[in-house]
Amino acid sequence: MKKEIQIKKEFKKKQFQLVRGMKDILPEEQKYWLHIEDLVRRLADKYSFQRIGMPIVENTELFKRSVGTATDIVEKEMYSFFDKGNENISLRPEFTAGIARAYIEHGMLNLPQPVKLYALGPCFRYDKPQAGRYRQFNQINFEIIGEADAICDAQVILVAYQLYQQINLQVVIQINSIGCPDCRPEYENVLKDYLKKYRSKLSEVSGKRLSKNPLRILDSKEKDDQEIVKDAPQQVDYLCEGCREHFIQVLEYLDELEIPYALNSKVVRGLDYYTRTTFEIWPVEGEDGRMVELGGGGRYDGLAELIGGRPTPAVGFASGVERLVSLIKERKAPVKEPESLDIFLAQLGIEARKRAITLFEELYEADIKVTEGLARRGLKAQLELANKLGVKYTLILGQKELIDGTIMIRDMEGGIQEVVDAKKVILEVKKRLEKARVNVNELNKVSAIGPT
RNA sequence: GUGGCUAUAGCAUAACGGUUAGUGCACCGGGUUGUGGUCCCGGAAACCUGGGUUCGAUUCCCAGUAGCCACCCCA
Repeated sequence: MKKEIQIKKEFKKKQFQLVRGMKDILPEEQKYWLHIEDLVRRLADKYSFQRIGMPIVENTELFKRSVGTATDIVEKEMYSFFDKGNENISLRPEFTAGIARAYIEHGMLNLPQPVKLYALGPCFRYDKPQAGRYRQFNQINFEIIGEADAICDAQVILVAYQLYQQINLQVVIQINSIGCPDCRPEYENVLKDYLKKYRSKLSEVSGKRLSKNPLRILDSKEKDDQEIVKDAPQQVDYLCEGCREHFIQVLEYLDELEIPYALNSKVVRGLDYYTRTTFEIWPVEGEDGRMVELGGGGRYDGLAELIGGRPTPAVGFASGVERLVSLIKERKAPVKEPESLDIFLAQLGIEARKRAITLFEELYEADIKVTEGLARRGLKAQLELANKLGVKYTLILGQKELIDGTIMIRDMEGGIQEVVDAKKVILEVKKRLEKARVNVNELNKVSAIGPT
């Protein structure tokens, strides 16, 4: 006995499992994804964003220059490699750089401005996985390129807000302005001076950031750092005239739209290309409390130039699809269910099966929501399946029916069966479905009027 | 990248230093020839991988791997 097991083990082929940080999206989960994709498409239509698809790989240098070499994303999270032509390429860690590249490369500055684009698809970051954080994850991106006006910032935020609203997620926009290259250095100096006083108390990471990227200290989650940061000077008090005016306008538009927001001086974003408006989207606390932000974005007026284009103002936001899906599930927000089936086509015997494969086509062409049990033998097995699928009627086509030129219609609810002329089967089916539909409507009417 | 917790069939789980490794859901088959939902019977299916301790390890120890949680970061 033991020996047998031993042998079995030896011959057992290696089983493969998901590569770390990767995730299968199984059929039962697809409805959430479709739901979100639907919403995105509808919002894009409403606000005239056009879809753009970019390759998953780009030149590594593109991300280095746009996202920034001092960021975690570029420093340690990029899937970079040399291809066979010795080209240094990377799986995209985010969308914005690629969209900006496409905008420049295809001369979209010749289109009426601003150009409004959206994208949806996988991105890759070599991070340590945990719930809501994968190495391959999907992002939704909306970008408005070629216009500096604050109304664009507001519209991007509006789109984000509506996306969450429509999946019944209460969110608050955490918003800030991090100024522009004209006014940020002054603030950085003020901030540095302030932080230097507490240098010994700052965490190790923050200490390092003090000279390189002091803004990032603001969103540190270390307790001690937070304590220090609480009373730090705020960027908004040091904005230049242009940036201040711009920020005020953004907020005014948000007020006009009645979008709830919270001024949050700690929202500085982790990517180098941001200027002026930055924002993050947080779910309004549930019992869970975990799982940080759902999405974020901001203005990136300097990006196009950084990657070799003409100066081009732009603003956009990105949202994580996995995080949306898991929140929808957790909060049991309603999603569109897959279309239900009306008819199951069952067959018995070789001849009947032959007829059934063409009959299926005919039913489908007649706009009947039909499914089949062609791969199953026994009628019992087929009815079992029909029952699980929850169809209203099962059509039974056996040897007998074939000879008689008839077909049997079984009402799955009551179990009543009727034999009808095979030539009229489509008509008969439609008649019954129509009747059932009317009955359902009647019922709805009654319950709508009736006391509740 | 750092720290903590976990690891039994497709899923959810039980037990155990020596067992035919149990149960529920799901799956497949049967309860006479061609009838589902309930019921009954049967079947297939698991101790994450590699070392060590031991007469013996799924069980104890170590390492690896993966997942989860916190930090970091971010979507």
